[in-house]
Amino acid sequence: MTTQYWLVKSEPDTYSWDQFVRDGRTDWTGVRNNAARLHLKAMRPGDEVLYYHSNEGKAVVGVARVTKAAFPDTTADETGWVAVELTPVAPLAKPIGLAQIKADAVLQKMELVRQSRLSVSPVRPAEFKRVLRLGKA
DNA sequence: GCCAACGTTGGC
DNA sequence: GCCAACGTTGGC
Repeated sequence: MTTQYWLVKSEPDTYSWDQFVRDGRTDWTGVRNNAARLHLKAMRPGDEVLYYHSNEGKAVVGVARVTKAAFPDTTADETGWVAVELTPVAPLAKPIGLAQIKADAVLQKMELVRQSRLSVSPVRPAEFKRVLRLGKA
């Protein structure tokens, strides 16, 4: 299967990219939205994930990889919610801010912009490549 | 099954 | 702090 691309959001006050790097890997738990759950379930090991800081930061700050497909989220009160395992790959040399995304002809179509409240969203290959290119030093 | 009320997220 | 967008809940 070809690599799919995603974006996950986290408030840096809650779980920052730096903490993620220190941990070396993390279980992406706590998703309690059905659309986001469907995206988690569609993730496959090897898929690449943009890591976005919401609220404070409002920028894509790094790239991660899916290292374990969806499994039950044990932090949930009800059954049926899932988590995936993510592992950090590399930070962006230059974080890509939301304002820059909205000003870019390619990136302004991202689900991140279209559905701003969704915490896990798909990313098109062209969008992923453009973020990487703009994020290079 | 509709819709008003309410809660949450997240940008500004 | 405000508000728009969206999801969920519950009365009818």
